[in-house]
This record gives sequence, C-alpha cells and structure tokens, in this order.
Amino acid sequence: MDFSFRERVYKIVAAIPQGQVRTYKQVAQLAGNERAYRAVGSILHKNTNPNVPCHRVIRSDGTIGGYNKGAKEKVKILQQEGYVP
DNA sequence: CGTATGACGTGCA
DNA sequence: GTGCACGCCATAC
Repeated sequence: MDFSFRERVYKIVAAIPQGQVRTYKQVAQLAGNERAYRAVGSILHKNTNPNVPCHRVIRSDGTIGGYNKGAKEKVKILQQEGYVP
C-alpha cells in the first residue's frame, strides 16, 4: 500500500465530519508530521478528488486559506454545511 | 538526481 | 492592526 504522506492526508481529510473543520497543522500532525503543514497545502492543492472534502481544511488562524475552485467557493460551502464560527 | 514550488506558520517592525 | 521575511516539509518537473 502506498501509505505515503499524501495518502494519509487524504484519509484524514476524508474523515472530517460535515460542519467541522480542521487546520492544516492539525491534519499534518495526524498524518505524522506536524511540520508538514506546508506539504499538506501543496497536496490538497493538487488534489481534485471529490471523495476528499478538502474545503474543510482551513488555516490555524481561522482564515479560509485557498481552494482549487476559489476561496470564495470554499467559504460558501463551509457556511452551507453549517460551519459558523 | 537536483531544483523549484506552494491551499502554511511564526516572528518582528 | 497590517505587512514583510524566514523557515519548514512533501510533491512535481
């Protein structure tokens, strides 16, 4: 099995319940390297897998960050899912 | 194999 | 409160 860092990130992100969000740092730590948050962003940026709700991953500051389809779309989806800080 | 990149995080002015 | 610069890791080319 290709349990590379990327595979773990996908699995972790896919495990995020609707209405909840995770920070890049948190995902990186769960993936095995808390300092790999930079890689997590790069991986998710290249990820276009619909099975992975990458829009539920935000920055540690609580800001949205970015999204493949556009950060605005990301915020929109989060609000629709019930994410209201 | 080596270089360049990026959806980050933190610190300092 | 805002903006700039550095450092860090994995991936892609």
